[in-house]
Amino acid sequence: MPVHNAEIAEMFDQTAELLEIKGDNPFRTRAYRRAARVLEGLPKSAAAMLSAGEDLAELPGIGHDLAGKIASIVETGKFDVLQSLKRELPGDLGEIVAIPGLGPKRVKVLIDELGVRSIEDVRRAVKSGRLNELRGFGPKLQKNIAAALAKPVAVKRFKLPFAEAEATALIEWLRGGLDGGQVVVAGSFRRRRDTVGDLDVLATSANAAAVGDRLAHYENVAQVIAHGPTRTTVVLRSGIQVDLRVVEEKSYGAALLYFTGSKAHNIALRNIAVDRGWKLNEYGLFSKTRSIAGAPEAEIYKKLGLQFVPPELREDRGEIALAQKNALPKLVQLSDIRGDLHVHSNWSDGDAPIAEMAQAARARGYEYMALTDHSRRVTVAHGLDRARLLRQIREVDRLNGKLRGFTVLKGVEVDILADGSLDLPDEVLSRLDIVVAAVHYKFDLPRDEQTERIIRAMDNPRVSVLAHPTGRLIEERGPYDIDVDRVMKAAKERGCCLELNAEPDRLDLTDVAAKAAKALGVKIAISTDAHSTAGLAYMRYGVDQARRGWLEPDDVINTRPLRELKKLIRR
DNA sequence: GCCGTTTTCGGCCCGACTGTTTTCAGTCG
Repeated sequence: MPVHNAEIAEMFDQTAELLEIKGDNPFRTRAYRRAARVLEGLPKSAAAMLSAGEDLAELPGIGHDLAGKIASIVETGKFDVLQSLKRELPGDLGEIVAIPGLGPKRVKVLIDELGVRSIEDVRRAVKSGRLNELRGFGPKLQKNIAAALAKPVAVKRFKLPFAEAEATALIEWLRGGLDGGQVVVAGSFRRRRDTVGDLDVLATSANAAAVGDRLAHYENVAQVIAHGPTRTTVVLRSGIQVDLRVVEEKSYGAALLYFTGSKAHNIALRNIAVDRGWKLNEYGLFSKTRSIAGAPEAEIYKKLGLQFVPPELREDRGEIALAQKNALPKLVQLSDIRGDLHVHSNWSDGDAPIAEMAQAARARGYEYMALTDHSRRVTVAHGLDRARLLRQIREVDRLNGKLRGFTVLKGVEVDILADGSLDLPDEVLSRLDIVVAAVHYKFDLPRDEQTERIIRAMDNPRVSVLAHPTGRLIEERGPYDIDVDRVMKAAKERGCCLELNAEPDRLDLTDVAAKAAKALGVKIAISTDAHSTAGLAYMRYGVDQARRGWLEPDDVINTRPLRELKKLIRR
């Protein structure tokens, strides 16, 4: 059973946490955390890199020591450093440090003075009043801890449409209290991550306190966490946290840069500034106390000798080195998209007739749309059998006869059966313009079986695109257990494309996987999987994710005019 | 633990807010 990068990253994060509690060298703990982030952003599994003879120490943030530790984890599945730390500091310490206000230092005090090992121990300590004996645990902190214990906040991330709705209403409210000035959402929202943990809002005003006050008085605020002169943190009724930062106009670019992150990207930029004898913070780029740049974000990159880095790339995954060489990818944009290659109609589980979907796609400025209703096995979606699909083909032919300057591609989302065969006979599939294949049942097959099932489906040369390749549903269902490396290599060998499903509950492939696909030369279809005319609008989420995966127009098949597209989807 | 035209040791991003304490540590982003 190969060890996933995410598992190694988790081991390193836990190690960092325990080292922090021990009071170890903070730069050592940071090294573990940085390595964890690097592993998460790696396009290939460390295990595969090692077996290919690659030297992990060449990765940024990973030296010979950690490279050796990763190799040992890959080999044994265990991390001896973490195991001995756990013996030294037993219990569920991770849960305890997750309580707001309890960091490593205070947890150490709880362990040493009261022998606390679990959240239950903390609860008992609060009730018994034993915290009063401890230095640094005043009445307010105790009250906050008690409140957090009473209402444990589930660690949750929010999907983009929800975050957008919350952000739009909030920004409107904040703008209502400003005469001019900027109000923008930065953070992972601006970087267009598939989910956001909170909303980082940046405003410019000469009267920072007034903006903070206005946030605190927003009707949807459930709780004010912190409220200082330039920074205010609240939790909205919906559970999402909002961090507001207010700066003067002259610092807007620097503050936007700082508040957009990612943290790793910021640290890398600040290090470049330090190398030049400067200082970069949220107020500007400074030489001693003299400001060199600050208002437009782009100017800061320029002064640091860097090409402007689009927010989607700011993850410290190699973008800075490329920006230094003026060699960043020219990322795909929504306006590059010429059609949608995964669309349902009311013939299966969609809401609208084919003609309406086509009309809506055309209204988006597209040249084509692939109609890909479900196949018969997907009974809950009224999947099409041979006879109905043949009827649908005739209907699409009739419709295309009436349309001018727009083409409905005849297609299907054919179900991949448990043994990797397809749910419709080749004789029918061969009459279509495009075949999109997908798994909808049997998510729990063992890894090898699941991987081979999918590869076998791609063995069929009629299959043009593998839809939602990992099957994940964000915050609901993890990916099915497949060897993504193998699936991608198989797709490359067979000339099959992979889908980046733009539906914001899916966003499947992930950013990291899309980047890996590009590295292998696998072409991507960004498709909405729309089940209604409104669903076609999800395309922008798919493009955002593709940009995070470093994709350029050439990597994406549905940026091509119809004639060129057709060459790519028939094998 | 990483890293290097300030190199193999001695640095390591930078600042806001809270609570407790009396000048600042801890936490958080």
